[in-house]
Amino acid sequence: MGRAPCCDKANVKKGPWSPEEDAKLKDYIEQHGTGGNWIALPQKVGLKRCGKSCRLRWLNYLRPNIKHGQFSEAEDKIICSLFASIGSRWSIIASQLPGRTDNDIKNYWNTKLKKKMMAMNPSLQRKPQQITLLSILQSSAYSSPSSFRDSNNISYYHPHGSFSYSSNLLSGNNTSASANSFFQAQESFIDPTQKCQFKDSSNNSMFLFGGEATATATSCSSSDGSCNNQISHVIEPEFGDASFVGGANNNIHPYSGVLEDNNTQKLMMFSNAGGSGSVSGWTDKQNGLLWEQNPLDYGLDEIKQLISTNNSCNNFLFDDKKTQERVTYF
DNA sequence: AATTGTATCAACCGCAAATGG
DNA sequence: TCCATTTGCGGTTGATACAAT
Repeated sequence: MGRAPCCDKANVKKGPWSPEEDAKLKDYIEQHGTGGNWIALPQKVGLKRCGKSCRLRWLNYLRPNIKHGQFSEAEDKIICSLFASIGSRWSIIASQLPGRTDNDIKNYWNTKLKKKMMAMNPSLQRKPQQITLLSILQSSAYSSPSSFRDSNNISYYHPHGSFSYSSNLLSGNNTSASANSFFQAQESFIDPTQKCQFKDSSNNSMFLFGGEATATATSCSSSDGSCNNQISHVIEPEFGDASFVGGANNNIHPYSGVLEDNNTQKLMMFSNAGGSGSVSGWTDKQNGLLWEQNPLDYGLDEIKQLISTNNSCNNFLFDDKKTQERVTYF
C-alpha cells in the first residue's frame, strides 16, 4: 500500500495556469489570505487544482514583488558564492535575493550560471576520461537520452556526436508504442514478432531489430560513405546476431542498455524517455573502453573548487554559520 | 520553408520535515 | 510519544520557443 495522494488526482486540473485561474487565486488570497491550509484552499477559491499546485503558483508567480527576468551580476555572485558554501539549498539562496524564487534560481543555475562559471575558468575543464564499459554496466542509471549517470551522479556520454531518434524516425508499420515496448521489455527486450528500424542520424543508415521474417544481414556499402537509409545492421530475433550486454538485469535503467553485435564486435547504446530517446549508432569496441565522462558534468565539490578559485566570486564567500544567521525562514 | 537539435522554465513528483491533535 | 496531515524542498519532466542546418 502506497502513500496516500495529497489530492484527488482524477478531479484535479494539471498543466499551465490560465489567466482566469490566476486571477481567481490572486483575488482570493489578497482578500482572505491562505487560511493556513493550502490543501483546503482550491475548494474555497473554486479551482480544480491541487493545493500544492496553488501554493507553488502563488509563491512563484502571483505573490507581490516577484522579480522575473535577467539576473544581475551581483545576483550571480551571491548565487555562486552561496552555492559554494551550502550547495543546492535553493530556498536558502532565494532568501538572500529579494523577489527571486527558489525555482527561478534553480533553473537559472542549471541552465545558465553553471555553464557561465565553467566558461570563466577553462583551467578547471575536466579532461575527457574514458571509463570502462563494464563500470557503466555495473553502476549506471538512466539520466537522459545519450548519457548514463553513475552512482556519484557523474554522467557519461557517447563521444562520437549526436544521436537521437524521435518516434517519427521509426519506419514501416511501427509506431512509437512499439518503440517503447522494445525499450521497456526487460527480459526479452526484443519482441521477435516486432520489427523495429532506427535511423542512425550520423550517416543516415538504418538498423533493424527483430521481425518474424529475418532479413539477411546486410551492411552499408555505398561508395560515398552515406548509407541513405539502407539497412546497415540487422539484429536477428532472439539475439541471433547480438548480445544484450547491459540493461535492467545489469543494474542499468530498464530503458537503457548497450548492445554488442557479435559479428562485428561493435557496440551501440540505447536509451529512452517516453516517446523519444536515443540510440548511439554502432561504435568500435576498443578494449572495452567506450564512454567518456561528460566534461560539462561537475559534482558539488568541483563546482565549489571552481567558484572558490574564480575571482568574480571571492568577495562573496560566506561561511556556514554566517549564512545560517542571515537566513530568515517563513 | 521544413526539419532537427538545443535551451528554457513552469509545473509536477516524491520525500522529508514540520505541525498539531 | 505517536500518528496523520500538511508544508516545503529539490530533482526532474515535458511543452514550447528559439537556433541551426
